[in-house]
Amino acid sequence: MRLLTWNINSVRLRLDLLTQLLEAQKPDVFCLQETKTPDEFFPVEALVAAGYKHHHFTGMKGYNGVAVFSKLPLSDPQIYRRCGKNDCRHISVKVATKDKTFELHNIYIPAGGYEPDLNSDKFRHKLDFVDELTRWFTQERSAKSSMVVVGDLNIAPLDNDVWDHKKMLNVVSHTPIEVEKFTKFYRSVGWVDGIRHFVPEEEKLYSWWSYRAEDWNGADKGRRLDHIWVTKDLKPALKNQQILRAVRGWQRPSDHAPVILDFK
DNA sequence: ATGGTTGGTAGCCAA
Repeated sequence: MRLLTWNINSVRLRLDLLTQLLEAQKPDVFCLQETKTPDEFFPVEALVAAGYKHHHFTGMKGYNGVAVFSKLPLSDPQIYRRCGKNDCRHISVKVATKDKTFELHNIYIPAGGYEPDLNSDKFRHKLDFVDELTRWFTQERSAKSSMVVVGDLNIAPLDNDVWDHKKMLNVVSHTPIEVEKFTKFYRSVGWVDGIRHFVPEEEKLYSWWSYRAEDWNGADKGRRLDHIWVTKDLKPALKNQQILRAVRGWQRPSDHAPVILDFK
């Protein structure tokens, strides 16, 4: 089974890139973040025509929005409103594979603004969002098995998840307090990092490159903001990972690369 | 220390 996640940064603007990506990679299930559209304008038909007849999504005007599309049957969709807001940032479904069913969580953690300051509303929202996820998974999901978390978690936790650890210590996405809270979330139900499972921590690994770089590929000042985690029972099923860096170089790209995890 | 880009929307916000 192939699972793909991508912060698409507007599903309507990049529908053609998405269908090309699906054609090339043929995931069984894919998750999108930052769809940036109310549900009534979501381009469902093109994706159903591409073979993904099972789908659930929640969006809003202008920003946020998460979606799950699948060739495999989906059930029990849940939409979570977090931190007392109406943001569309967390959706879950159950995915039925031939052998077993697993619970898939598609999450878009707030970016957190520019100032890594606890008095900043945006930074506070980001930290509170991670705390709420930690609390929720600990209290509501600690006894569950066979779960997968995917999404734009907007935090690069390891030194080699950013281009320069020291220079990034005061940059939102890699500050010690974010990494601390991220790590608590990671430990909440004993997740396994499905990407780092295949790539040693000593190796640089990124999934996002800023639009502002003059030469994103040459400068390569990336961050690993997009993640796929699995519960321990699924660890033996992990087969292969890919971060599709080339997609970042397509015409009118998202600033995030798609991330793939293959399961046996 | 600063500004650099993009998308959605509407005269700027979020990333």
